[in-house]
Amino acid sequence: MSRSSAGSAYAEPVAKASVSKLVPKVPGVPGASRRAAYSASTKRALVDVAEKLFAEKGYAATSLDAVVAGARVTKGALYHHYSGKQALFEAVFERVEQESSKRIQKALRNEKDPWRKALQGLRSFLEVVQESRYRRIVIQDGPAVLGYERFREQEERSTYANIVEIVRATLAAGSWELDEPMLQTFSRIFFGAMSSAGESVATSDDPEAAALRVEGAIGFLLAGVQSLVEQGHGNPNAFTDTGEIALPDVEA
Amino acid sequence: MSRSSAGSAYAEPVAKASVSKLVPKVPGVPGASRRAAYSASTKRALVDVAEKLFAEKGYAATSLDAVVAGARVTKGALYHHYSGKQALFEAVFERVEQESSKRIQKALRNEKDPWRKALQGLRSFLEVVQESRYRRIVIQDGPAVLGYERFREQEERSTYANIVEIVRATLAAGSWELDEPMLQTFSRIFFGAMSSAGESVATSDDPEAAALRVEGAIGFLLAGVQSLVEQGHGNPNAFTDTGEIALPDVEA
DNA sequence: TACCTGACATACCGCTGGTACGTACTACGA
DNA sequence: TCGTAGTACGTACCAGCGGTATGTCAGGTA
Repeated sequence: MSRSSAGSAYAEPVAKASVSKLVPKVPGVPGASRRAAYSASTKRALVDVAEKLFAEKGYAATSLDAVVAGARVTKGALYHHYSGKQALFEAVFERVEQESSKRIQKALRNEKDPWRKALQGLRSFLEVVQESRYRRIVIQDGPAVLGYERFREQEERSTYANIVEIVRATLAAGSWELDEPMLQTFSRIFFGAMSSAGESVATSDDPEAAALRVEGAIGFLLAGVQSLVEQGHGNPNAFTDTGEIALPDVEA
Repeated sequence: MSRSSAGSAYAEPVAKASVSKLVPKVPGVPGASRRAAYSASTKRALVDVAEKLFAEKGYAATSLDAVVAGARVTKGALYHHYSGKQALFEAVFERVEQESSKRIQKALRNEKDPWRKALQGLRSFLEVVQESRYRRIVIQDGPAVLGYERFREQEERSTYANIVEIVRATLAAGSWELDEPMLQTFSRIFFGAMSSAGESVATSDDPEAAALRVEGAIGFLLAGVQSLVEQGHGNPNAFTDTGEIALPDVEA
């Protein structure tokens, strides 16, 4: 079907809506030219289908033939818009990341108190990470496909950025003296903790109970930090300056 | 070369040592039969070469042809011992994990005090994760190739098991009442934190300074926990029972 | 010695990502 | 309105990959 010169060389924007002359309602720049609209529509279709297949079967098990078939185009179209399979994955990755990041930011917007903000951020992240789409594309396949370098670069500009902001606000509330590298270190640690915790929540038999446990555990850690701040041990750098961690009087 | 019936059908154990009748000194079961020794030697050669290539070029970019060529065998031999590329990777993964786990255990053996044990475990892990071999095979490609389920299963029996043991000992020293799920949650969180931190250490411009910062940050968290324990807030479960985290009087 | 089984080697297949090239449609200038 | 250039694809094809079927010979066994 659709062989030879039977149909148009271009993929119809949404469905094969006859020969309609109207400019397709493609999200990207409504008033743009027809070609730009067609092009954007094709790209969107490719990313849509690719995201679905990548999320369901993973990167390696998803063939480009399946993607272009699902998008009702051919490989020529794909390679016109993207340099290859990896670039297509990166586009999908970026979109998933941005959507998740926006969800978290939205949940954060209402909270003012930094501690409550941190807690709300944690909850939002735990929700996001429970989507199999996010886990598969971002957490599981992301590092392997993009390589850790590019993976990091992408994360810096989305989800991780939220964590940094929260950590910064939280620690600023404690009126600490934290240099930038130490802030980054704390953010990395919390990000890793939350990613791992989120995974355990998502794969748990009882995700809700698991989420509560995670909240309790991280909340406990935060409370411990808070406690230290109140006691005046408000400078984590002091623990590194000596090259040896001086845990406050233990096993007395 | 080595075409037709020029050489033996079996791969020589170490080098092509003529037609020597002596049983090769292969580590696996010295007194076993010749065939078992040859077989073990072949498997070892395959895993050795595969580990090297997987570590250098990654899983996807490593072809089985390159592996069998490096091991001086053919694909027939590979598929006789392993069911496929993934199974070979799993064998490599398992060996790398076990070696790293033993290194950590060895470093832990001397320490008695649980807090110092935790710190020593952290340092050992930070050392391990600085090897590109471990990062590439276990952290980067592991989840994507094995899938998160099998990845978890493998980790449970090696590195992660060390973390659980340390957390258990540490929390027991604080004389808390922790149920098993909460212990697992804490372990997961620390494992995630340390993995992420280890990655940031490994990719840092100044790994030593980064390692010190990580030690300081995690040490700070541990000190916070310790502080809470001393104050009597020794039950993290209390933070979850209400379904709401009750952070100790903040923003007074 | 005869036979059997394990441990490979060889040849081959289907699929996949990627490329080269042809072609239809659109925007634009005269 | 009519070329015309360039974009946005479609078509045909290829090399390399993981995987399989089958042949073959050394080693163990009786």
